[in-house]
Amino acid sequence: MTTQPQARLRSDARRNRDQIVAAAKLLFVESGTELPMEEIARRADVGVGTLYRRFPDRDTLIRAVTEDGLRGVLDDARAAQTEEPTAWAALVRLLRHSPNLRLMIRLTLHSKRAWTAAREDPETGRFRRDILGVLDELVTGAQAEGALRTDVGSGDVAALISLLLRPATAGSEALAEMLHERALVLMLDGLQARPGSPLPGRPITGKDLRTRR
Amino acid sequence: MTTQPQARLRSDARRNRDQIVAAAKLLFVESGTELPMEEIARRADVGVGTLYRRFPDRDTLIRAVTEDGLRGVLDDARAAQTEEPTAWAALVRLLRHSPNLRLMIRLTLHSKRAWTAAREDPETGRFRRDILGVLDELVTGAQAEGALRTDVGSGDVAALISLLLRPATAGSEALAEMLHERALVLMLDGLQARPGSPLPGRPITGKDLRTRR
Amino acid sequence: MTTQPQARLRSDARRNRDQIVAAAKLLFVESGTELPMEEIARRADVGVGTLYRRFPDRDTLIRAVTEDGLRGVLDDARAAQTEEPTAWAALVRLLRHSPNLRLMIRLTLHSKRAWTAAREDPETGRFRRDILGVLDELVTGAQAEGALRTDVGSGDVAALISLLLRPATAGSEALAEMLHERALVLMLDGLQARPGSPLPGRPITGKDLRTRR
Amino acid sequence: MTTQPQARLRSDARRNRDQIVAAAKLLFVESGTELPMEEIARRADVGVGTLYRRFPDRDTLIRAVTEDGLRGVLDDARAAQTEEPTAWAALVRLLRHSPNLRLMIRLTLHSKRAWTAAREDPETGRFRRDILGVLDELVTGAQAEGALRTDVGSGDVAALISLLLRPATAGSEALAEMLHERALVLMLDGLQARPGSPLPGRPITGKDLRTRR
DNA sequence: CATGAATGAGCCTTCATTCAT
DNA sequence: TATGAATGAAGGCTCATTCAT
Repeated sequence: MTTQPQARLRSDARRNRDQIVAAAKLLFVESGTELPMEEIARRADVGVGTLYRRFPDRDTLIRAVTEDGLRGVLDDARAAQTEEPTAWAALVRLLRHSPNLRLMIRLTLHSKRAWTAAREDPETGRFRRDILGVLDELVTGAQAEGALRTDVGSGDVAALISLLLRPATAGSEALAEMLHERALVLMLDGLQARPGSPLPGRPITGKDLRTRR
Repeated sequence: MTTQPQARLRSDARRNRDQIVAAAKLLFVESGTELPMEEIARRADVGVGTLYRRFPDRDTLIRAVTEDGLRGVLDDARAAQTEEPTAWAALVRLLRHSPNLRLMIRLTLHSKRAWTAAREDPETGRFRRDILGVLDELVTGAQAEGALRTDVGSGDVAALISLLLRPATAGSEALAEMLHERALVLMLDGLQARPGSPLPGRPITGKDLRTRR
Repeated sequence: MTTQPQARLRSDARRNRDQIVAAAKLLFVESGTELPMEEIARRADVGVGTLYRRFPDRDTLIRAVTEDGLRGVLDDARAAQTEEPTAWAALVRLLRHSPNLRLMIRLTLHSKRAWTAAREDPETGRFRRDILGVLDELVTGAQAEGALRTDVGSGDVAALISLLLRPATAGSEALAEMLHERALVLMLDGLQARPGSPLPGRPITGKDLRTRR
Repeated sequence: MTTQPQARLRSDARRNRDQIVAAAKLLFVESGTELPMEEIARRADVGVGTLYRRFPDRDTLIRAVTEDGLRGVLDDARAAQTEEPTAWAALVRLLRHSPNLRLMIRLTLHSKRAWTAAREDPETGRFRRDILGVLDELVTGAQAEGALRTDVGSGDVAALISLLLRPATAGSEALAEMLHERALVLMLDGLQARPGSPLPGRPITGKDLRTRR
């Protein structure tokens, strides 16, 4: 499978580490990345000391959470690619039914710090690269299928995803969910291969996004 | 007329107040609403004490900034409505060329606190209501013109706006801007009156969004 | 009469000054001497600026209040001396029925600062001297009348006064008042010329108390 | 048994806690309860953070100090009761030779805040109740011995104690001490069973004082 | 002169991080 | 190794005092 950044931990240490990452992911999405370290430790049911032994500072923890989340996204993307009959269907499934993706969007985009931390971590970079790779294949495939307009690149799609998967803010939970669903469909309609408006600029590729700075 | 919460200030006090709001708006958008009050004061070129005299706590300041921004959005919306030949053109102009709108989206949606503070302020509520009112007219008008698909409501449009006007995060500033422009056009294509996919749920109206809780 | 520390003020300035001293006296007794200057100004219905023009700092104001209060005590003491048939009766009246005296005890003894400020002000010293002078006469007189035990000096009496006139702290206002009354009577019984216990030390005179440090 | 609010602390934590309470008691008596927390921390030789970890706010600290002091008073009272031959002698010893009692009077009565904080703490209430209980026995005992006038209750005595044990303010330390001693004797003379003046009101019992509000 | 705005020092409190147990 | 205590730097807020209007 994937990498084992902290291979060979004693099993209890391993369990602690996992609990911490899980608790942090939850709390980061819930309340942003700036909450007290002690709260994370409490939720993970360990002492702060343990947390710090495993993750020397907040950014390290953020990176670990990000990596963990991206690993999930990559898994989801590959599963969609493998299991769906068409590339377009895989794209739609990814957009509409990957909780990992949605989680990561919310996390990364809700915290300037998460974004920066992720950008500077090579390991995270690898995941992003792999994910964009899959996305590229899906986009190209869907265009070959005649389902997706040909004047967009996987970068465009990635950008749209990152915009549309944020939590809509509305009065009720149900309303927010409905708005979200409708926005996705409207966007997919905009993406479909039909006579549409000319897009400004040029197709943005995954490669464009892979370039730093 | 409208209320003047801070009518009758000595001219220097007035100037300081305005500087503070301007500085805060800038910094809030740049770095979120949680930055040190002292930084805001410094940027506004006043002492912290002055800032606190005028805005007893952070929420009060956030509300003031929000109000100020929303006033600008309302002005932009009305100008578009008045000056553009069609409702659809006014909508497009609003989406693509209202710096006030873009600013407010970024501010409000980047800060849970800003959202909450705004929701609890009646004055802010009035602005939101007025803005949604104008949007309603534009949406209805564009549908009458045959430009906008008829299965969407102004609430859908508002939600899309709030999603799309966030800062796209990309490598370079120029790339981000291009992504943003392209996303807007794609979305407008999705919104146009053409055979499209059936939308889930029902059209979301401005009224839906006006309801609290 | 007494001194006019700030002779010849324009009548409105005079009025302001008096309002300030009155407000400060009230608030000092109510909440101690450390309350915000602005609150005093507000209660006196003037701006802080005016307050500071008249009393350049808090200590100056404290001294002014103290002086004003002591003037009242001296008046009360002289009135008692003049109007009561015996020195003992005058003493008792002073202890039990001089609101000025009670106020001053509460003020001075509730605030280390008031005490220090008073001790360093010559004008205040004059009043203290005068008051102790009257007290001396009352004590000597009461001893001559055979009413007061002869092994106490006016300094002892002054000390007792300063202890007994503080606010008793009890559950209810009424109970506190009753406790206070009873304590005074018990003390007067202790002071009466009757076979009593030998007192340690020597009679403390007013002169003892007049000596600084 | 009694509760141990801070039982089971690591030995170093325990030591720190005790140092803090000791330092605070000292400083509270010396300078009132409003001094900078940092000063207390410095005197206790710990960082402010430590102080706040143990006592989340000033009132909590005040309550801890009060409790600690009252425990001392109770010990003193019981020792006097046990070791003195008569109840009257025990009373006199308590009044004249309990440093704990004197400390507490000075603390509690010098700070409105200490008073309030104490009143709202049930643990403190227990001590007050116990102390008043012992006092009740001493008063009743002394009256049975024919030493104490029978028209006073333990509440009267408590009130007198609280008045008389405050620091007398006089020029020199020695003079203040002498005044204090003399005032106590005068008061004890007033309390002795001899023909005295009729007291206003009715005997105040410990129960009167135990009633809140 | 009176006013109330502006300033900044100072205290309060929280929390990231280190370290003794 | 895990724990939770200690530390101190950093940001929040208040208020005494000064100063422009």
